[in-house]
Amino acid sequence: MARRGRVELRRIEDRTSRQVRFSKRRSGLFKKAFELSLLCDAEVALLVFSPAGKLYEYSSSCIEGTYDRYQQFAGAGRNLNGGDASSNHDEDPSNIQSRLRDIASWSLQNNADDSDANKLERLEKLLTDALRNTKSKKMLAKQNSSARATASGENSNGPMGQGGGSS
Amino acid sequence: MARRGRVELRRIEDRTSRQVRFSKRRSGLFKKAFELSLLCDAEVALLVFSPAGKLYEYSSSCIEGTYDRYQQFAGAGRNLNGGDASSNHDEDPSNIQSRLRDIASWSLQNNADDSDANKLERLEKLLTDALRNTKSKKMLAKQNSSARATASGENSNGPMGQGGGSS
DNA sequence: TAATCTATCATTAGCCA
DNA sequence: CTGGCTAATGATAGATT
Repeated sequence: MARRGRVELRRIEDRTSRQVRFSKRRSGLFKKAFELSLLCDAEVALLVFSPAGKLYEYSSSCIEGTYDRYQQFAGAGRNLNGGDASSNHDEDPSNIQSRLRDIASWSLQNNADDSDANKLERLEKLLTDALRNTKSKKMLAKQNSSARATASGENSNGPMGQGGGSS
Repeated sequence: MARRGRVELRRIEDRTSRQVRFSKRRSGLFKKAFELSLLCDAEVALLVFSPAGKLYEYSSSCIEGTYDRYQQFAGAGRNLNGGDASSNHDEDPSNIQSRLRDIASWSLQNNADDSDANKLERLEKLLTDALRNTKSKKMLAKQNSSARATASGENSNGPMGQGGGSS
């Protein structure tokens, strides 16, 4: 029924097994990559070619953009400025960002196109909530823009430890 | 002790916790990437930027080489656009999963709570589209369940958005 | 800050529908 | 091939040092 022992770290010889394992582990890897980017606010780009030559990709932002950033790093030395674009938000439960995270979380755990009515009902509620918040926010934004057009003042980045690595 | 419950899928607010989790999960992710390439004979390239801007990379062969291969693949069927991670690759426009990816992509590139009316308008449209598709799908699901109450086509563990290949 | 420990949760190997 | 299932390994959150 289950595994008999630990997994041997060597290439799987059987073609069918290898294909099945690839499919399963690939899913797991992409999920982990997504979670890392979401939980830790990291920028992640992942490219995988199956032995058959099929492409699978994931990026928390944009493959090309992340690769460009990589090239700058790899070529040059270090940035003194670790550009953290986002830092502290408040955890406002009526926050749109929270609603969007709920949606992302739902889609991470469900395949919308293969779900039953109950699950879709849940998704519908998430979307409705997010839509309500968005409309509300949009109206506020319109009001504010006519009142005044300033903002920002975000200071978010402190010194960080160094020492890094790659594999 | 240990974990009290399941892991919440949202950004970790506490700075220190986020940093620690990043470090641990990054290790896990790189290990998984390595195992996938070794066990399944796949070509894997992984780039991660920490929120502080530090670069971590892994590649089973060579980042540049894999990226070149990716460009040939991706470039073959599309022109470059202002890139979201999951935009094209022949997708069914009426597919909910696609709509959710659009939303996820939007939220990765915009801070909803700090957006202007125009951007929020765009988000509103994405949410409206997703909601319409969801309602539609939900109705279909209800019809199907009454038509055939057989095979537990239940799927609570679907994959998340990941770029598909092109076979 | 980083390395360990441990109770729990998460992933998945091997089978089968 | 996609999914479900189950036992057993694997990953890790939180506490500790």
